[in-house]
Amino acid sequence: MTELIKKNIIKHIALSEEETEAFCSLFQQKLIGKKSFLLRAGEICRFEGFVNKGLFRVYHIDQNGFEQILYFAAENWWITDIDSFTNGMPSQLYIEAIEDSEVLLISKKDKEFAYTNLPKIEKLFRVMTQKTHVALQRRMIDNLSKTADQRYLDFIEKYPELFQRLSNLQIAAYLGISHEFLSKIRKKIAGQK
Amino acid sequence: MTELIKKNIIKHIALSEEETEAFCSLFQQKLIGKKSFLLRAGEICRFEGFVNKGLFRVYHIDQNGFEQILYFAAENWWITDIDSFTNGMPSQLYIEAIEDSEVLLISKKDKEFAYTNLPKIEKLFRVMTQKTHVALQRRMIDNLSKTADQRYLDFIEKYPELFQRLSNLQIAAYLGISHEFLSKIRKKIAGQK
DNA sequence: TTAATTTATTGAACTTGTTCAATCTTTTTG
DNA sequence: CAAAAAGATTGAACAAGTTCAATAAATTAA
Repeated sequence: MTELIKKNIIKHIALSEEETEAFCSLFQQKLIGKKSFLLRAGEICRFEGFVNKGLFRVYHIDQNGFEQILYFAAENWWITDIDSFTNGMPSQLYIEAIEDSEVLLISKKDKEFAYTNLPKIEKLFRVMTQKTHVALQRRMIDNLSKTADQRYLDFIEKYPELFQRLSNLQIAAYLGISHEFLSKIRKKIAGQK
Repeated sequence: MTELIKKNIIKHIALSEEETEAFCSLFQQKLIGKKSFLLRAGEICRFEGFVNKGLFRVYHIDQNGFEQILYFAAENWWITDIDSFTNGMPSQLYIEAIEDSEVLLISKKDKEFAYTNLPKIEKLFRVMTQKTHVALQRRMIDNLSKTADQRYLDFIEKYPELFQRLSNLQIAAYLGISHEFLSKIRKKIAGQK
């Protein structure tokens, strides 16, 4: 059950077998069906999660009822609303399973416990937060500088396996365009080949 | 010289006077004139910096020669290219002083030293990275969901003091629009009052 | 204090992306 | 399997934002 998360951790930092085991024992498994929610806007996010199986989307719904997808999380990715989780504020985000999924969850209390008793865990989350920050920074630059066509092509190239598992509605919400326009982009690209 | 950074640190984590002093002694002051660069694309970012005085812009130049401003950093803000700094890769970013400025710089080696010898510093940077990540996540959502008019108004409301110190060229590059279009937005807004 | 440079404004033509409504295809569910 | 629901495509009219070129205003430098 915890092989994947163990591999994920030791990819980031050096940790002994005992430390890894101690940390992983703090997680609880949760099964979550397609279209079910791990978190809804308005709730306080009380967990940090690791996706063992399945696929999630993390999104926001704006005043006009439009979805913006912040990111997708498939196997081997972490999910949380870091804002709500760390500040104890109501979340602005929805975390929804796109496929039948399995996550490992750690509570805030147990995470604090880990920070105190397994000091290297502090480094683990610093390093992971840095990495996700770098990724978001790159996406921000791309969104500011690239056209929707290019962002779509980049997406396919960067996440080919994700691309297979997602509807165009979801990809459009991630790219920040209407699904009708995505449809037109797809047609244009198909014609070019 | 280090009053501001000390205040900044203790705002994030609890640290004794000695620890604070020990950490701050690792920084070196650097004066940097308006229009000078702290970092250029292609260089490896070997520092993390704290702005004591002045104002910087951190930006990327895309294939078409357009600037995208990732963020501004005035007094009390931290600056680095976290991607280049942590991974030792050539930077894609420019960090340029918009005003005559003063920064406190710490080298990678000294930061590693701090992580090892002052364990709480690990927490400091985890917490700070989390905060900047949350801010970027909010900006990402805003960029995906809001119109340029609204983003401009939000910017003025959120950073009124920064707004005073920046040219419209720079604000446009931050908002991700042409400065001509910003000019038209400004006209429209002025007419509404 | 000019001259030079940078910044800001404006208009016209254009491109990118949206909206809405209709139709078709695919997937899900009873 | 049939019916319903969700997803995908298309076209036409529209809105948002860009580009280019010209001009004006403000800063900077000699």
